[in-house]
Amino acid sequence: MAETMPDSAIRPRKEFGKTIAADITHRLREDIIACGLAPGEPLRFDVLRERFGVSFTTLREALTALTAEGLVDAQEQRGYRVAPVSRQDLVEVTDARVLIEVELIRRAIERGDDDWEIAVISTLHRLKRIEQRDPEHPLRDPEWKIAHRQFHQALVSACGSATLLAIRAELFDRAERYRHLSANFRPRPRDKAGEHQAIMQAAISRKPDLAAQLIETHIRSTADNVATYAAHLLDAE
Amino acid sequence: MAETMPDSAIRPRKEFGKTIAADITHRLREDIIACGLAPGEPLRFDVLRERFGVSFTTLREALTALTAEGLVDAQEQRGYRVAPVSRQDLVEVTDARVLIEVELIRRAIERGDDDWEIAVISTLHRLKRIEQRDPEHPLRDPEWKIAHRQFHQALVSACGSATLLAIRAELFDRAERYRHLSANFRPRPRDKAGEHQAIMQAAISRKPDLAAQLIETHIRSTADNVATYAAHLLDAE
DNA sequence: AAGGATATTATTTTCGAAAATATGGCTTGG
DNA sequence: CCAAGCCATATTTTCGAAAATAATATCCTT
Repeated sequence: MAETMPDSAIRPRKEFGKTIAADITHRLREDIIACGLAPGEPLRFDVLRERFGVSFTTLREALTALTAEGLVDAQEQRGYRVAPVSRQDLVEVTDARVLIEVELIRRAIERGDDDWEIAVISTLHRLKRIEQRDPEHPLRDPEWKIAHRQFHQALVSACGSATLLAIRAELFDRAERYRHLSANFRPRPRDKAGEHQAIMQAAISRKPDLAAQLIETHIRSTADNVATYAAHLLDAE
Repeated sequence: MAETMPDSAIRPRKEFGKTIAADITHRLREDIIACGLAPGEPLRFDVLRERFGVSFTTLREALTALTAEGLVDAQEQRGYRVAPVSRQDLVEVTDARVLIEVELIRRAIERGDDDWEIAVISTLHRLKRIEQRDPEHPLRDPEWKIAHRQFHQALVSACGSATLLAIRAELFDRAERYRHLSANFRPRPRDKAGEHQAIMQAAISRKPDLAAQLIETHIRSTADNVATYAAHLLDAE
């Protein structure tokens, strides 16, 4: 059993104007992505009720939402568990991300306006500043995670399709869980800063083919890294 | 024990081994896709409770799941409503479907084995038989709907990615709602039988480019049709 | 009358108890 | 000793009441 208390346990009960269920969904999602709740781990109501201080109903709603996102696995009449990880799933997620993200970066480059350029540049800037501060274990730093997510989000934000952006966001979360999984075993992060910089420049200078190729390499090499350093976890399941 | 019950029969409270919530989710989904619950219509708990004979909790779980599928729109603290329709949304769904389905048919053609070919042929066969029986209003016929869905599902089933198949299925449902929306105003269905036949043959004879092109045309022309004949509904919202 | 605060009603959201279902151990017959 | 059925326990699933919140009506004050 994991005795360590998750980050989410010390937050205020809920954010303003939001339902408790939405808040719990968010906190559970973060815990699963960060592997505070391990892949395959059973999610028992008693335990979660204790941990989050909410009722069955509210938990059930959160678990239902996360099941739809592919982060939780529902076994009818036998409860929920954190979605298991597997080599196959990693391949599928990577594959789907490449398909969609490559298309979206092309569309964003075609349609992006001044605000888009500013968003791309400024989110990258913030990301680099955070990396300078603590270059060793970026995934451990919640701020880095947020900044990293926001940079990639900004890149495709001008694609014009809320539908595809929602799908992309889901796949990004699923991939991020795998990155966390391997983070503890990876000797040193590779040069992501350079890759991000190159992607930004390709995007801003409106080179769709180059940007697409860089994004694909970025996604695939990250996944390869995960597959290498989390191999023991992927084969165990 | 687990006998399969025909839809026409009085439904048991729930299917064997499934939760009531899963059953209600399914029934609500069908109602929304078939526009028995109109786009934008508020989904009040009292009304739904009456209609389905279940409790708040169960309904809430179903609505949460459908929100994630894009068929229901959640307004925090102000309840749920059937997801509105719009020209923009129709374009996005069509667009996303083309992107994904074209890729999946290519993969299926590359990877499909004998069982896949048999599934494609037999599902098309059933579809054609049903069309012969009642060629006028196919969408009105629940059997046609199921057979149509199963044929398109079979076509891509061998793609090898459960992840992308799940996304595809969601988009298919969202598109089907738009087809229903226009069905009442469309003078006569166009020659879908011929299109399906051509797609099947391109797939079975392993012509990925041709199959991809036919699928894209199939999806886009259906959407154009919807946009034309449901124009008044799309602009009203 | 108009504007704004307040009370009333409608509706959603959350809760914990109760029912339903699965799990694991125990017994019994072969 | 093994398998199959049965009981006790653990856990999930469902329910309707109660709390929280939004929407609407009412009543002051100017």
